[in-house]
Amino acid sequence: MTSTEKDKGNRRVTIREVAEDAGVSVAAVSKVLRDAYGVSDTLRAKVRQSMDALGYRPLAAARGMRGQTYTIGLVLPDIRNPFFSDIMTGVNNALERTQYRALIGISQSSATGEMAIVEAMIDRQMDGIILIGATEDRANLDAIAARKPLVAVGHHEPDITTFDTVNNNDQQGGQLVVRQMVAAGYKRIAMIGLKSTTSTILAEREIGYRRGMIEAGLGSAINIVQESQTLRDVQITARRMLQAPNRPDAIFCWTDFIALEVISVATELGLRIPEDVGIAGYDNTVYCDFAQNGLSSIDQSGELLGLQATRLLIERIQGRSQAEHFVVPPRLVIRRSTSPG
Amino acid sequence: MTSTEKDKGNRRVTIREVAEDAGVSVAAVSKVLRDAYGVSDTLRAKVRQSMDALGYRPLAAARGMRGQTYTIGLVLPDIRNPFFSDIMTGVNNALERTQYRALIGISQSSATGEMAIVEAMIDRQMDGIILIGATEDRANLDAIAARKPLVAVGHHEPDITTFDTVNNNDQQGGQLVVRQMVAAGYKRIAMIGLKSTTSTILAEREIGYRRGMIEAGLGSAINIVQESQTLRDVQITARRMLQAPNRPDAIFCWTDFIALEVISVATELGLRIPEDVGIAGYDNTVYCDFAQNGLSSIDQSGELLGLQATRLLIERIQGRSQAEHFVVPPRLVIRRSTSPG
DNA sequence: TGTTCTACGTGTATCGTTCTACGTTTTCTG
DNA sequence: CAGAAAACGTAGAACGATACACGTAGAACA
Repeated sequence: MTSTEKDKGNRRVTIREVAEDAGVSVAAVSKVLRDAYGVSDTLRAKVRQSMDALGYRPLAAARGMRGQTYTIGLVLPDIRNPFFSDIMTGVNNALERTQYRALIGISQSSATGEMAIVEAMIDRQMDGIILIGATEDRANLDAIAARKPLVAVGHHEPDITTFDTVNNNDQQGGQLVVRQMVAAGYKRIAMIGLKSTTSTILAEREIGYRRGMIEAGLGSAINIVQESQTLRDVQITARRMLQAPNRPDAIFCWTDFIALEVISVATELGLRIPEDVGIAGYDNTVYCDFAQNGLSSIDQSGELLGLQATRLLIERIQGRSQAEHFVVPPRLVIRRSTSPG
Repeated sequence: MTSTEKDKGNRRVTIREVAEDAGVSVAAVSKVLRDAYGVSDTLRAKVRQSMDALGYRPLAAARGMRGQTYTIGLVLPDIRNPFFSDIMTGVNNALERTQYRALIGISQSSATGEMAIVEAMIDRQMDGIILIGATEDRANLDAIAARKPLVAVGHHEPDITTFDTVNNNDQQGGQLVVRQMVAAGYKRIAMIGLKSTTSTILAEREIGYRRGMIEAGLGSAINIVQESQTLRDVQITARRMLQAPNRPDAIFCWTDFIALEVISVATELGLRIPEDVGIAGYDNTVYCDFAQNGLSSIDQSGELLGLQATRLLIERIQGRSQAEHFVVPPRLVIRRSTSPG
């Protein structure tokens, strides 16, 4: 019994043992593992059989020393938003029949946190990185892309050449919301954004909002309020907006989470939701159905975004170096919160 | 220019270069890295300085070959439940000033998915694993624990000796809910659980519910309905329950998510929420405040659970082999959904 | 003064893969 | 059927860190 504390039970089967069992060289086994060039069907079969028999699993740490780890890193700002869950589903679906695994890191919505988790992923030799809702600026993103294949989801930078992007058309999304609100009879339509951020998707949604307003001849009513994302601040802002003398009769919130909060405040102030004030969000998360009577929102097909991002990333890992930029059209889901009368 | 496609720019600084720069041996640098025994303060300072100057970062894959990777794996059933976000916050806080990083894998709420992600984490030489809401049975958990330090959050198995557990007292939680409902005047109190699951936390909550009912002399009204977790099924079940001739006047849902769904169905059926039917959930997620007038729920201090789980895991990684079982008391947060009159 | 410790460093084998270089065999081509 | 090219397989050197065994200097003790 030579096993120490750290040995924790039975040793791993190594590639060497597989090779021995199959009666071939170690390199041959490695080739089978990587579907590399230069293995006959019979050899492959022999090796596969030995691997199964011995219960062999390649050790990613060792693979990482020379080649790939077959691991991709997904960086999320936080985990609270169920929209990310949809993306994750898409990612996992795309990875289904491959050797790759996705592991998630949380950046806590801060640029330093984001950089820290990305560095950690690079230290761990991940093969590529999918960054969701990046708060980094262009220079940092370029620096990352110079070291690892990178795909950014929810970050508009259509002329970038060093990494891929996957987005819904946020501008169009913002516009769709305003159009529907206008059609429903709302006039003093405001928007709640995010304070001090470099988020390009928010910027796009704001442009969409402005366009929608101008197009409807409501240019003079444009009213964008920027607030931090903490519950408390949103509450205060919402209250101030809704108690103002000439309060908005509709509010477009840049994210469902904010919208739910605003609904909550409005109700508390005795305002009826579609009649006194219309509210719309973005992301069409599951909670839209749970808001009293339903929250109108923009669906950006998170699952598709995740799927596509993963495909692009794997292409990049396998050698593509030209940038691709994928955009899906947004879809407005109208519920009671913007349907008075 | 020898850099190939895969080289992706500048090469990494290695421990060898640091050693050279500091004028010490490679082994000495390694010791500094690991806070190992046998380095003087002066040597340590010299090495640290070189590391900073060169921007050295240890490569986890290489470390993993012989020692630790300083990575812990967090397995979540899904990402949709914001309760997990609280746990995550606790984990990250606990890791703040350490070399360790947490990476998350999603099991998609299935036992096979769970096993797959755990295996993947072991392949990647993670130092330990935190399993949240484990669906594995005891034998599988033991098998994992035999290979890696393991902490299970949300899994009751108080007499297990091979791994640690961290929980809130789910039994007490269930009981608290029933007591408050009884005090509020409800009598036909039902519970919605989960179909075909091995979840021990659900089992505990059910026991708590039963105890609460019996204690209030409502033993004959005990009514536990089990349903799968998909939106559709919950809707159907809720509708059937609420349209039954002798429908419950209160429903304890084993999770907030289900509760929100039930509220939605009840409202649709024209039932007023605290008056006609009282509803309570579990986890006290942020969305409790967003439900119309608020959803009563049990707070199990997710952040504390995450923090404690992480501490226990690191202790285990560093050598502890005796099991510890940590339990926090649950706290009932009463909102409108169970406060008629 | 010798012996035994302890603190501090060093050299180097080693972890499990991948990858390069190089033979050998088989298949293709005119 | 010769010669070239493709296919297959092998040996062995990396990859970057850790951990073990060991050497040395000085302190402590009798």
